[in-house]
Amino acid sequence: MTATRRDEILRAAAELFADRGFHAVGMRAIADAVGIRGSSLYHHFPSKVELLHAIAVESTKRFVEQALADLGPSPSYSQRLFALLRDHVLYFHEYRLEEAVGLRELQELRNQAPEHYAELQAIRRDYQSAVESLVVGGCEAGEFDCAEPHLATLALLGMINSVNDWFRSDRQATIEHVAETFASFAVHRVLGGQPEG
Amino acid sequence: MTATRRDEILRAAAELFADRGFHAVGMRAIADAVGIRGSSLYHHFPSKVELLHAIAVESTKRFVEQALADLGPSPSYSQRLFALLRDHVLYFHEYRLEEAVGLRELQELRNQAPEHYAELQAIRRDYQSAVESLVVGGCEAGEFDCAEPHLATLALLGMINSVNDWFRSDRQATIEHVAETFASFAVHRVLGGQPEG
DNA sequence: GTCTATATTGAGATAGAC
DNA sequence: GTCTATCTCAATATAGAC
Repeated sequence: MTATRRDEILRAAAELFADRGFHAVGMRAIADAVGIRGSSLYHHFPSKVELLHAIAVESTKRFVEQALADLGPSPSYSQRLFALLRDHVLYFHEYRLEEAVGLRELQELRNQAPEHYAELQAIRRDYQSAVESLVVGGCEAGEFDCAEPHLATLALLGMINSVNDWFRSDRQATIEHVAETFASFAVHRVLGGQPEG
Repeated sequence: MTATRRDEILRAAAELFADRGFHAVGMRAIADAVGIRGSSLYHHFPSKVELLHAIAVESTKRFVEQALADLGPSPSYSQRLFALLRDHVLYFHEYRLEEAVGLRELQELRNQAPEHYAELQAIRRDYQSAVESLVVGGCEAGEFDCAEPHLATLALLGMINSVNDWFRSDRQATIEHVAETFASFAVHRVLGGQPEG
C-alpha cells in the first residue's frame, strides 16, 4: 500500500481541482504541490485532461463495481436499498474531493475527452439502473408505496448526492448519522417502506 | 421589456458558461455571440468575473426576494411549503442556465470576488432559513412528523435542487408534473404531512 | 524519472480614435 | 458604444540532456 508518485500527483491534483477548479489550476501548481517540475508530470500522465479522467473515474468506478457485486437477492428490498444508500453516503464522503471534481468538471471531460465522458456516464447509468431495479422490485413486492418509481429514484438519488454539498465533519452530526438518516428518508419516507421490513 | 445590449451579453455568456464552463469561454467568444468585438464588452462590464456575478446572483436573488415576500402566515404550513417548493422547481427550470452556472462556478466567484460570493451565499442562507422555519413550524403545529428538522430541510432541498441536473423538456414528464411530484415527495413523504392538510 | 529551456498559443484587459 | 491595435502574462506541451 505504498503511495506511488502517481498517487501523490492524483491526490494533489484532486485537492487543487476541488478547491479552485480544473482550468484555474496549472500543471505547475500541481507539480509544485508534489515537489517536482511541471514537465516531469508528463512522464506520469500524457495530458492534463487525462489527470482529470483518472480523478473523476477511478473512485466512482470502484464504488459502483463493488456495490453492484454485493447486491445479492436477499434480504428484503428495503434492507438492501437502505444498506446501499448508506454506504453510498459514506463512500462519497470518504472520496468527496474526487467526487466533487467528477461532478463539477463533467462538461470539461465531455468537451476534451468524449470517450472518457461516455465511460463515466455509463458507470453512473449502471448504478442508477441498479437503484431503480430495487425500487421497482420493492414496489412489486409490496414493500414500497410508489406510483412513479423512476421519479422516486431520481428524487432519492438527488437527496443522497446532496450530502457532499454541505456536510463538513467539524459540525454536530457525524457522517455515519447523516448516512443512516438520509438512507432512512429515502427508504422509509420517500418510498414508504416499513422500518421493520 | 426591450432586451438591452447588457441583457444580450448576459444571456450569451450564460449559455456559453453553462455549456463549456467559465474558464473555457473567452471574452472573444462572448463578443462573437452578440456580434461585437471583445474590447467592446468592457464598456458594459468591467471584468469577466463581474459578468459571472451578474449571471449567478440576479436570477436567484429575484426568486428568493419574491418567494419570501409571498410567504404569509396562512394557509397551513403544509400548503405553504408545497407551493414554495413547487414554484422553486418551476423557477429554477426557467432560469436553469443561470442557476447551473451559479452553482458550478461558486468557487470561481469565491476566489475572484469574495464579496460577491458572500452576497450569493447570504441569499441562499436566507432562503434555506425560510424553508427550515416552515419545517419547524409544521412540526410544532403537528402537521409534520420529523425528528430532525435541520437534516430534513437539507434533504428536501437537495432533492428539489437535483431536478436541474437531469430534467430535459423533450422527455415524457412535463416540468409542471415533476414540480408537483417532487414538492409532494418533500412535504407528504419526507416530512410526513397529510395530503389534505 | 527529473531536469532546463523553450515553442506555441491564447487569455484578460487597456489606450485611444471615431 | 464600438472599433483597431496592442500590452502583458501564463497556459499546455515538447525536446533533449543527465
